[in-house]
Amino acid sequence: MSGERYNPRESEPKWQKIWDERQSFVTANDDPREPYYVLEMFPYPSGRIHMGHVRNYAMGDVVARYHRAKGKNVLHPMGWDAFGLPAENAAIERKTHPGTWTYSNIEAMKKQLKSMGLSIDWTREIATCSPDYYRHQQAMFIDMLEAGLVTRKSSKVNWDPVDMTVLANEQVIDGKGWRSGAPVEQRELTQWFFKISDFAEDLLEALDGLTEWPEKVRTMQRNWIGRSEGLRLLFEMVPSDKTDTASIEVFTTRPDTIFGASFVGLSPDHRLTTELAEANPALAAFVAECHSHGTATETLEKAEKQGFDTGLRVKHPVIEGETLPVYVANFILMDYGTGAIFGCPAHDQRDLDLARKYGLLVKPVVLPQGEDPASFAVGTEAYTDAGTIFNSGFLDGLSIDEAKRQIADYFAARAVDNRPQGKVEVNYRLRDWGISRQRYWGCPIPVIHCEVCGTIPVPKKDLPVVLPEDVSFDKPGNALDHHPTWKHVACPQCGAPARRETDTMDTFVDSSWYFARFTAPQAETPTIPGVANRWLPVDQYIGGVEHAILHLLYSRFFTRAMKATGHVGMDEPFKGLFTQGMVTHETYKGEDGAWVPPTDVVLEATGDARTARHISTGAPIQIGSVEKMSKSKKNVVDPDEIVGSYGADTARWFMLSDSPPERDVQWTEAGVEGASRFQQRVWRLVHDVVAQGDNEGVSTSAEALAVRRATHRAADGVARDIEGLRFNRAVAQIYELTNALAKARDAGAADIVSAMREGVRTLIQLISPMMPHLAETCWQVLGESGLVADAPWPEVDPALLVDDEVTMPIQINGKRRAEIAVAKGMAPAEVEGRVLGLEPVQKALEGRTPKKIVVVPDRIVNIVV
RNA sequence: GCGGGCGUGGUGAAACUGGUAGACACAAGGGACUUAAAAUCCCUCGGCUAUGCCGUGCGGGUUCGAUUCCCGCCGCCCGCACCA
Repeated sequence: MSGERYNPRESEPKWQKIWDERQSFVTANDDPREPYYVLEMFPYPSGRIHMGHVRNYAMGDVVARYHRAKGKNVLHPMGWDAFGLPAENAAIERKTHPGTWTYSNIEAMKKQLKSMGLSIDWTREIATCSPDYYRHQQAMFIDMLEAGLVTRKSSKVNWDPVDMTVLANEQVIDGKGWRSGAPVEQRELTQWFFKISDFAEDLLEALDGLTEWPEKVRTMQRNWIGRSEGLRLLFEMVPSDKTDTASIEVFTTRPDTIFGASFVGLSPDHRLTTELAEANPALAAFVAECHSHGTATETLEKAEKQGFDTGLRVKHPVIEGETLPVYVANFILMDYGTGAIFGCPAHDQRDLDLARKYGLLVKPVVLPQGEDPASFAVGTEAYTDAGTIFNSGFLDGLSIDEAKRQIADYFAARAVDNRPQGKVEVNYRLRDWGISRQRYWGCPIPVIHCEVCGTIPVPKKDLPVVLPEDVSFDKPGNALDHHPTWKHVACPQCGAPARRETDTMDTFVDSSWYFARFTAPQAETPTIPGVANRWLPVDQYIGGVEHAILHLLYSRFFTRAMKATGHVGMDEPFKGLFTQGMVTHETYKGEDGAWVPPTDVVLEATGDARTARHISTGAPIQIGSVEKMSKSKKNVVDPDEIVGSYGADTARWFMLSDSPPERDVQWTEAGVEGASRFQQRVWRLVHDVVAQGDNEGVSTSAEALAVRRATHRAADGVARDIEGLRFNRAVAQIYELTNALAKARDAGAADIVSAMREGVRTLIQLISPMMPHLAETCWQVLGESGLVADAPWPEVDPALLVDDEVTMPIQINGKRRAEIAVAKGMAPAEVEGRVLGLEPVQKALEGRTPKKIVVVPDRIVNIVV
């Protein structure tokens, strides 16, 4: 028997079938055990899984299987993020319906995922493109609309000219569409928005409570929300025949520098700018110039500060009799603050650049410590650090913070335009989430536009608003809008002919609540609040860091919106978040400079030198850098091929070994071979131990005790490491136990049989979350009843975790010179006495008298001479 | 520019609250078994001018003791980037 080899190709489908038949991983909502919800980010059904999926789902499965073994009622579902543009592109290319393409991809990927042996409750599977799913999304949209969480407004939007759709700010990266990579244009469109900015403060503050999230993600969200505290301040206009505008409102975070103000700046998109430009062709040309640069170029940073003097002047708010020029400047954003600023060149680099260019006043009002107020001057670099206010009348001598407080009070008490001149205000960078997309393959926005009644929600009894099946993608743009009849509908209020909204929702809406739908995937309502509240928040969510802002911030908002509309009872969707690293691979290039896939490369190593040549031509191949697996660099490894040749367990094991899960892992052929070898070692070890028979008696020999200690230490350590998601260390501990057991087996002491039995049984249990198929097979070989998937996690005997003797290193002046074995917990004085008598210590001391002896019980002795 | 993270053998990495640096694995080298190979097993594996000395990016500091804490550099990665 042990001469044979373990055959995963035969074993793995067998166990998958058995788990299926026994419904081993189907979760009941009314199970009384403690609930535990583990979720990996659901995939887009592109058609094939990749190694990143294998790593992600292997990690989640370890967590799920471990908590099952710990007696929890584990929810571990899977679904499909199934709406989105690729399906429409495929429809155009293949002349198929997006749904046909999507569902066949789902079938293919589901088969692949099943071949991984994941402990998923497939009865809860959902696809966001199914009317069974999106009807509830439409119902919630209406609830949120009625609760005032949704708004429709006209605004400048990011328009992707390739995808012919609108993008949210979060989806524009370096001025380009996140999917198409095309330079984004600005267009004015009427859009539906979720009012995420209403939650800005809460979303920001609640980040502090997400202690099981990576600090990095929390920081990114903090920056994205971008809170800044400042003052809204009115500048009174010096009357002019150019405009009737009586004042300009600016936003500033540095009101303490008001005495250093030398101009007021307007955004090219400011209402006053637009008004003035109508009568001023030169200004209109300047604005047009700003726009031409504004969006297309990524070199905004380098763009020179440019201004246009409007000729208008405003009164200096604190210096009697002085006035300031009003400039339009290219660097002032319309959609932050009020679209207008006051410039204090001495203490703001952008203002300084403008001031130097147009010869405006540069007056320092913050004095750095140690500088002389008479001689301190600002050259080409603005001073933005701490200091004492000077040159500032009644603010002189104050700190920046104190000056901010006093000037805010000062302006609050004065009036301009019958309003307080100044008002403390908090601003956020976060803007409302525009969700309208001019696409067919998305969730229809359930509203009807009636010329009489206006824009009204579709009555809930008429939901879902289903996408029409008979669509054509012959024309670019929105196929839903092009459909001959779909949008024509009677107004549900007055019955007059009306028009359906033809925009669909951003697919990030779909993924903002799927985790809640999993808790009751067949419910007639979006959620069953009692059930959802029992499962949520997700205990452990695992996915890629690329979703740190978009998906995770939207989901946090949506959960709050669902709470406000009574669908769930909590604010936060994900209690624990883990972001795993990417899967990388070496790259290879042929002599012609073309990328060569790893399957065509033969690697050779002699000593430190590694060379490569082509598998069929034998031509030399250049070994390139290690990169994220990508089709363009041809350095992808197909999970199907790995599972087909080595088995799922090997792939899973390798994905979990070696590299810490949050870091990138490099896929190597050698690493896979190693994982596969280990699989065979375990299989042999189990058979060998079984061949030794079993005796019930517990031996107290030192050898048996050593085996039992190794076993219990591993069981304890692996549990801790899995709980801390340190899979690479859990793997190392399993190796250690395996080595210890193999050694004991080879030593062949007769009275350790039962200890060995316990050892391998425990080993199999420790392995089972990572290599579940091998574990089931070995479990059977061991003659255990039932499935290891149903077996409880091994009990750890705390008495076996502690040694009664410890080896303490002895240092002399911090350098290790000797060691001593003493009883655990020995008093420092006694240790000291023993140590000084040791021969190597005496020798190292060379007759010197110790100045001081530090004894840290059970750890170390340090003798200072 | 701002924010965050990371620098440890040939490689991926361990090292708990400051306490024996390199666990575990990969690669490499040597050996056993074999007609031979594969598989398997055993040994070596940070460096050096080796009874000892040096060594966790570099330079300082705190400490009996620093990969770990503090200060200053250097390098790499990620995120944000005219946000007033």
